[in-house]
Amino acid sequence: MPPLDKQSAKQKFMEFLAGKGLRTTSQRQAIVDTVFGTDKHFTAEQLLEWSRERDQSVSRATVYRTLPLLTESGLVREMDFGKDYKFYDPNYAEHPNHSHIICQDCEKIVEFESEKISKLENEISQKLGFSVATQRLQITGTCEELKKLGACKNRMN
Amino acid sequence: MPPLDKQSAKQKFMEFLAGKGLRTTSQRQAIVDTVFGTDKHFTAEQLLEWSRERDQSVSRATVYRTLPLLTESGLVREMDFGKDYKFYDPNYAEHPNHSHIICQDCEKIVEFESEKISKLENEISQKLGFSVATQRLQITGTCEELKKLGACKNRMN
DNA sequence: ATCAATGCAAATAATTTGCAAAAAG
DNA sequence: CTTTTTGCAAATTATTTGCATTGAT
Repeated sequence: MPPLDKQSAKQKFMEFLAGKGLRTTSQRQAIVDTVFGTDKHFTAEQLLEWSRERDQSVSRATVYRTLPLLTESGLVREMDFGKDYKFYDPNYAEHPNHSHIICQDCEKIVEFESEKISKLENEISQKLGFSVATQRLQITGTCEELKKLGACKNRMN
Repeated sequence: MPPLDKQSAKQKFMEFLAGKGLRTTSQRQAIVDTVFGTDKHFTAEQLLEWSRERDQSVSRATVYRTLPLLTESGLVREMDFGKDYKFYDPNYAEHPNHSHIICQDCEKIVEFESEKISKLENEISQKLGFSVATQRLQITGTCEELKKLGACKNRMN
């Protein structure tokens, strides 16, 4: 799948639904508009809250039922950061191979892409008898800034 | 922390407990012996089962209470593969920077280490203003063997 | 003795599901 | 009309926790 802008991502998802004989409902529209209207990672609960700002009638159940469709379509990615709830990342359509650095101090998540790392992943996997389907790289790090200044400008609380 | 064999890992953990004023109980011994007596990844439930083979009196609660101590000590690592339960990896003391390839066909997990990838991770993180604390790289892949033979020799069911 | 650790059973909390009513095609 | 989708509330399930008792030091 070639990189896709947000607008096309939404359209792709609608086609994905149609292809499976699934229907376009106002609730799904609100959810999908929310997902592809942000660059931020979100939880199911946040998605519910934001979607309700667009359409009061969106329920938690519908959010939880739509999320698997979004990940199945390959346009959104589920991420586990070891918390007791999952995060979702709407940027995979635009940047299919990005990785994450999570700041231990402020919990900010920075995305990056590295051609070189992808290449190495492919080489190593091949050597081990696999071809890469997906990759997830999560780095947790400490802010250099925090060490110097005693505080991280991104800290949220 | 320099790479550590399993025997030393157990000892290190005991020292970790002592250092925190925590006690050596028969249940903890059974759990720790189990953890450092295997190379396999395991779930909390499996750890309970295996530990009970050594000491009937081990309870689920004690397993769940010991697991955070093990991860906090840095000798065991918690892993999220997107299932609804967590896996634990007892090989971090011996191989502190290893990554995982998960076979989509048989769910087998292969470990590998790459100096080159570690180096790149450090470079990129530095450029972004972080120093690496931990890294987790998970690749999911398809077995070349499966594609050729129609079956993966590692498939379990 | 003292204080940490245990097992048990109840609590928690994210996610899932059954069902009757509502909406899409 | 027919079939999917919805909201609601109840169910599920891994993990956590309160408490009285037991065990380590």
